[in-house]
Amino acid sequence: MAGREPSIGMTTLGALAEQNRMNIVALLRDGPLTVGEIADKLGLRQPQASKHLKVLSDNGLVEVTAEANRRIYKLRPEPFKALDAWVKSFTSIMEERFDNLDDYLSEIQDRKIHKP
Amino acid sequence: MAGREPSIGMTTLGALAEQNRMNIVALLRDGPLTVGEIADKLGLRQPQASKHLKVLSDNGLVEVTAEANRRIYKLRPEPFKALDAWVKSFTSIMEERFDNLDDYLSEIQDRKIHKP
DNA sequence: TTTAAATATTCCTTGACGGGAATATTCAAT
DNA sequence: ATTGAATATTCCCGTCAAGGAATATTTAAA
Repeated sequence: MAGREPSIGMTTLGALAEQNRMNIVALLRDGPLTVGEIADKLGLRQPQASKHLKVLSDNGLVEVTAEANRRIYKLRPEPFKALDAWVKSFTSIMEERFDNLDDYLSEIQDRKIHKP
Repeated sequence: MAGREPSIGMTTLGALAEQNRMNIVALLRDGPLTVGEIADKLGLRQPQASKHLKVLSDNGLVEVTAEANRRIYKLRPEPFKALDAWVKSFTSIMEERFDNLDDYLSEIQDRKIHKP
């Protein structure tokens, strides 16, 4: 009866586990931006911005559209949806556990029994 | 009216951005476990298991209770709740954006205008 | 009190990653 | 055709994190 456990590609979390990239996606929440705009608003040098954007892009977190000279980056919903589902598989279970505290406590106590 | 944007400590994502630690928390979804049990089920050597658990513990993702010889690790709800809130600050906005597609498209088009 | 189990810690080595600087590439403007 | 803006890419370097092996520590068992 246990539903399938959502497995999240580690790439998503790995890409987000860096301050600058975290800031970038936070920025992009408010809408698409060019590389220059991102670098500006975050005080990054252009090459670093491009590099981080490449990581985000390689991991499917953002998407590019070429507009002449500029490259416009925007967020892709999918990874965040997946991440949302993954996290829920934790929060939901943990709430459930708090509900019937008895089972939880007895489970802890079981550990005290000497093994056969 | 815009709610405060949830900021997720990078420590949480950083701790989860590793396959073994990801596996550990996935295991702990089903209930508390000892170090040995975790190492067993994941095919890890005990020292590595302890190390990863230390990282998870330092970042507040798990919690220990000493039981004689054994150390029983279990998940802490808070970081996951926070992560959930953070992710929602993305998914919600992105859905909203899909709703009024017009604003979104014009926003893209604005980029074509030469700068003053 | 000696022995063994469970866990944590230390030391070492190696590979990955991020920043800096320089350079390549593409396109617009003149 | 030349110049300049916007972006990507490369190379080098320092740091940091993860794995392996060995060892220390605590506690139960004999």
